[in-house]
Amino acid sequence: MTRPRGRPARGQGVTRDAILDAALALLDEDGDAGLTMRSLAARLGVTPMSLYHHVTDRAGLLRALSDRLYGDVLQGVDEAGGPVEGIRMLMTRYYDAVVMHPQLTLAIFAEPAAFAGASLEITERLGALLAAVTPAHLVWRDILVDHAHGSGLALIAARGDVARVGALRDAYRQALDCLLAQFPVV
Amino acid sequence: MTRPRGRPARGQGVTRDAILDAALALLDEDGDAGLTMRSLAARLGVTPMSLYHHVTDRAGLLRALSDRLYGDVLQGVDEAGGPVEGIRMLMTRYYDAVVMHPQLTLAIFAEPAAFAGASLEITERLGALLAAVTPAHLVWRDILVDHAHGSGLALIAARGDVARVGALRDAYRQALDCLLAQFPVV
DNA sequence: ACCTGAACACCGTTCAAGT
DNA sequence: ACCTGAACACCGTTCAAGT
Repeated sequence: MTRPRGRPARGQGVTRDAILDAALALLDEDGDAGLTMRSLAARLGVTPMSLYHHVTDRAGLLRALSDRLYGDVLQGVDEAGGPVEGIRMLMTRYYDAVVMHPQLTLAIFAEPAAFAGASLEITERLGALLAAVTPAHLVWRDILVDHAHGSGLALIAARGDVARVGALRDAYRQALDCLLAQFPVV
Repeated sequence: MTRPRGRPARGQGVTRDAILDAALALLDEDGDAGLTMRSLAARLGVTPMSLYHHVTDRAGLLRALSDRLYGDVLQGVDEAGGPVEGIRMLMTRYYDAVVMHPQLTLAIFAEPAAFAGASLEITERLGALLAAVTPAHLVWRDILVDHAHGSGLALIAARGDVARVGALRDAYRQALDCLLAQFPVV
């Protein structure tokens, strides 16, 4: 378990990806309090200080996790079915990302810098889609984004309970239908 | 600054209310990280350990703060103007509570026990009001509550910037109008 | 009842020393 | 470049001792 003092053999060191994976697992298991630089290092069989060679900070760690989770939400969102269907796809994919790791989402809220980066792109795309169906596209953009965030955080209270998570997810989709019913199908 | 070792003279000790006030101030200034039992004690000119005579825990402290903030949201909500106006009043008061201390709201999300207590009453009342205007009252209850939470958290990114907070507040009211326009004015 | 002081088991992060 | 070990300035909380 104890490693030699110097530079590890090629391929024996910790990867940045391995760090991110382990960090996300800790966050999912025990929330923000469960993810400490020390617990993370322990899980990787490494000294806490070695993490700082791959990550700037705890804040930088959260930012990297956020980028990885939200980075490809926009992938696969197309407008083939019209703008309303595009919006539905986008919001569903966004919510699904939150569902996968609500604890990460919560942690990111406390780290505004991490949050802003990943969500900017998503927000802009959503605004563009909404502009095609309503003049009040900015208001509706905020409604949809805020609703997704609020719904995502509701998942934290349902920690681990698979049935409740499923019910909340259904409720989200239903709410989304309800909201999108405002707009004419173009 | 240094106090005597024994029981303080009557009226010289720290009050539970003084503790809660100082804790809220710290939370507003520097967020969750700014509120430590030690910084709180320092601000009150007291040893950290003396706090435990008035509060069970750090968690208990947050719960008490939550009860105080959300405890009287329902006060002054009447149905004189019909159910839709009642809903508008309730949601506005709820959002205003979040606006006053978004950092507390965020901290509470991480402490599900604290959250549940205060919000249960509010959620129930909202559901009852909605039942008068739509059969889908449970769906709409979740939409409105989640939207309020998401909007409240958006305030954290606008930290301190009074103009932005004002703009977000206006956006919330506009969104609420937009959402409530669904329902017939009874 | 209500405070202090010392202590325990934690944190994140820096810095110098190793290979 | 990438790891270790020791150290610094923090945490929350417990426990015994004071009045």
